[in-house]
Amino acid sequence: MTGDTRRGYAKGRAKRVEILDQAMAMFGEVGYRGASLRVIATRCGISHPGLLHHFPTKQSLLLAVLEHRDEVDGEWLGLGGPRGVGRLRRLVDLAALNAERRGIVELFSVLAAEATSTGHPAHTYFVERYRTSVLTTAVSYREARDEGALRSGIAPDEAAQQLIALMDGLQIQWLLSGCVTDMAGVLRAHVQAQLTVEL
Amino acid sequence: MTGDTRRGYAKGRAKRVEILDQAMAMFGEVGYRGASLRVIATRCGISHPGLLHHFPTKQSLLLAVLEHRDEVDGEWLGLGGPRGVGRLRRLVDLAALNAERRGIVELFSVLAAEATSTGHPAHTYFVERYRTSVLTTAVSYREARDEGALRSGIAPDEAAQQLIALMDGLQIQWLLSGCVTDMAGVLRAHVQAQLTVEL
DNA sequence: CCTACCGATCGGTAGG
DNA sequence: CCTACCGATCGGTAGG
Repeated sequence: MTGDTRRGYAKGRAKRVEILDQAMAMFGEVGYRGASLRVIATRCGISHPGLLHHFPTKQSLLLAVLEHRDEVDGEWLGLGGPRGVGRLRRLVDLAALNAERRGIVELFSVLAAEATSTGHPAHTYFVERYRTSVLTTAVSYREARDEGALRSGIAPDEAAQQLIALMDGLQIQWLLSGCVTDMAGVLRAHVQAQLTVEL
Repeated sequence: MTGDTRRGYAKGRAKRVEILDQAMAMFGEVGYRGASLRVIATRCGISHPGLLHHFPTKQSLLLAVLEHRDEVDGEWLGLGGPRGVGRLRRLVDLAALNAERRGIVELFSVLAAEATSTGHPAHTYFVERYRTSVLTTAVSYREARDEGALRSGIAPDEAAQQLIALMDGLQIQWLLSGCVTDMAGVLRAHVQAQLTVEL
């Protein structure tokens, strides 16, 4: 069997990813505080000290989950490096994509609220995340204005803050509605009303 | 001492309110799951079985806190029974008022996210809360349209959903920003842009 | 309202 | 990766 030589490492990497997936689901379902290492481990078919072999503390597991999501989604969001109106469209597309991924929406909605508490292990992460989200979105609005695509009277900084807030609020409503709300539709209508061109 | 005859009952009622206040603060800081009856009780100067004398289960305490908030704020929101544009203005005023009450903002932001989980004791409460919030706000937008105060092209139902989502999203950003974000200002600008009259 | 206790569960460690 | 264990803490109850 040729696979045997690298089997140990491959298995370890695969188990690591499996843990990250199950941890993401649990953190999304019951938050960081509500999640149990034993339950996550059982879902991966190992004991909880087995899990702690891959991630030495619960906090390190949480941060690894968030990093893992940023790698995957950050790459998708920046693909092709769209700017201005193109990037605003990409944000709407992300909302449409997320409507197929309840677990990810849960993860960020629940953890963002939980992490407003100063002592929360992901507090700094979310403070920084929102700061950069609003800032880069403001840049996109300014680029849209320079393209002549932004309706007059729309302030880029305020519009950026509104758009990010709208995305978050819609996710809560979407989760509470049993995934019925049309997140991307409402978002697209909002952005479209700010533009002079077709989104 | 004339007060002595009703002292026992008055003391009981006062302690009940004290528990509700401390519980609200704790649920807001660390969520329902993260809150501990022992800590809440200690902050009220009693033991945790003493707390359970007033509220027989943790769940009943949570629901009592939410009911207590609805009584107070629902009364304020409906004061004078404003309709149409007047009620939209009242919603903006509520956001301005909440900017002085971090505990209340925390409570609803954290619990709404936590309660997206189906099994959460406040799940039904929040599902219903959002449904009625969006519906009554849609009524206000329709009334504004009938007053001739709504800009053409604004759909009442969609606008209602957007406004509620915006309020929630702004609260998260406000909490994460250390209460620096101008919630009411952004909200007022959003609504103003939808109207043909001064808000 | 109290003390004292119940069984369950938590994150993490020891030792292999 | 495992079993076995640590001290701490949980919601709730017994009995007064």
